[in-house]
Amino acid sequence: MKLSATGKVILGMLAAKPRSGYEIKQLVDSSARFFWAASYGQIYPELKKLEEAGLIAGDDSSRGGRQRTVFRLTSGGKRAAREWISRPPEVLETRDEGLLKLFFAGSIDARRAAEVARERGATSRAKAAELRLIAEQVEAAGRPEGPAAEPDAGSLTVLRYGIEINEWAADWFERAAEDLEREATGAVSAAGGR
Amino acid sequence: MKLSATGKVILGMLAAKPRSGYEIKQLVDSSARFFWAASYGQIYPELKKLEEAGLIAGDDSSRGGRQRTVFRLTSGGKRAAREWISRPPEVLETRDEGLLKLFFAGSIDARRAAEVARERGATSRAKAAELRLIAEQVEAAGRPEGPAAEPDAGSLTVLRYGIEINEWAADWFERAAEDLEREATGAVSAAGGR
DNA sequence: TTAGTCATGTAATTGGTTACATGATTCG
DNA sequence: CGAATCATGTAACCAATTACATGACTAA
Repeated sequence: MKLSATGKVILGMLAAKPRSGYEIKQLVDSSARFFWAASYGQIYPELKKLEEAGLIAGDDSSRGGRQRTVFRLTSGGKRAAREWISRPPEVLETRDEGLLKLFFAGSIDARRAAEVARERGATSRAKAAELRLIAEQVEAAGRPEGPAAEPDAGSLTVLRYGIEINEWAADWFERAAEDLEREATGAVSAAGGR
Repeated sequence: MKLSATGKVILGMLAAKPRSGYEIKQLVDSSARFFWAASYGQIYPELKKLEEAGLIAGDDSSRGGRQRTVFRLTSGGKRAAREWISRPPEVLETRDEGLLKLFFAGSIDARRAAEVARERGATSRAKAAELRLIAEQVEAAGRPEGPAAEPDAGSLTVLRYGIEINEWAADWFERAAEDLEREATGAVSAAGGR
C-alpha cells in the first residue's frame, strides 16, 4: 500500500501511542508543521482510509456526550510504518517566496534587491524564534516526567534543526544584503568577486 | 490582481527579457526548481490567464513550421511585478520526508534512527553537488559575454544559497547521526545533554 | 453566560503533477 | 534516418487549504 503524505504523518504519530484526529492535528501544528503540514480536511478522511486498509483501528473514547475516537496502529500498521521508515527518503520540496524574489530582484527592481534579502533574513530570524518558543514548551512539558521518560526526543531533535537552520539562513541573507548594498552604493562591481 | 504561484515565477522570468513557455520551463528547471517548481500543466494555462489579464503579451515568433510564441511583460505586468516584489514574502513551505522520519524514528524503530539521519545527510550532500554542477554551467555560460553582461546574478546567488545550505544540513545530519550512534551503543543516555 | 477549547466532519475551490498527444527541426 | 530537442497544449487525477457546519464541555 502506498502511503499518502498525510498517511505518513498519521502512522508516525500513532506509533508512540493512540491518539484522536484532533490530537494528531495539535501535534502536527506544534513541531511538525514547519516541515510537514496537515489540515483537518486531510486528516479525517485519511484516518478513514487507513482504517479501511487495516493499518489503524479506532476505539470509541467518548466522554459524556462528547464524541471521540482514538486510533491505534494495528500490527499491519506497525509493519507499514517500519517499512516506510526503512525506505530511503523521497520527498524534499521547498516553496520559498523570498528566495524567488531575490532571484528576480536584479531584473525587476535592482534598487530593492538588498531590501528583499534583508526581509527574507528577518523571516528566517522570526521563524527561528517561533520554533525556539515551541522547543522550550516541549522541554518544560517533558521534564516533570523525570529521566527515562524521554517524552519527545525526535520532536526536540527536529525543532533544534529548525532553529539552527533558520538562524543560519538569517545570517546568510543578512550577509547577502550587505554585499548587495555595497554593490549598489559605491564599488566598481562587474569584477567576478561575490 | 492576485498572482498564483506560477504567475509569480512567470512574471519574474519575463522581467529580464521576453521568452516562450518552453524557455520559462527550462529556466525554472535549472536554478529555480529547487525552491519553486512549475510544470507545463501549470505554465501554459497560466500564460493564457496572464495574457487575458493584460499583464503579458504574446508575439508570434514561429520559425518555419515550428510554432512559437514569446511573451513579454506589458506595462501593467511590470507594475504587477514591482508591486509583488515590494510586498513582504509570504510563502515559505517545506516538505521534508527525511526530517519526518527522524521525527518518528525513536518510536517506530529506534535502532534505525542513526541510519535515518545519515541517509538524510546524504540526500543533502547529493543535492549540494547537483546544484554545484548547475552553478558551474551557469557561470560558464555567462563568461563569454564578458563583463557588464552579468548574465544571471540572481540565479547564481540563489544557487550558492542552495549549495551552502545543503552542505550545512548535510553536516548537521551527520553530527546528529553520530550522536544517535553513541547513544545507541554505550552511554547511559537519559541525561539531557545533546 | 459566553468565550475558549475539544471534537468531528464535509464541500467548494485551488493548486499541481503526470501522462498523453502532436508535430517540426536539427544534428550526428 | 533516427534520436534529441524545440514547442505547445489538454485531460485525468491527486493533494491540500479554507470555510463552513455542528455540537459538547469547561472555566472565567
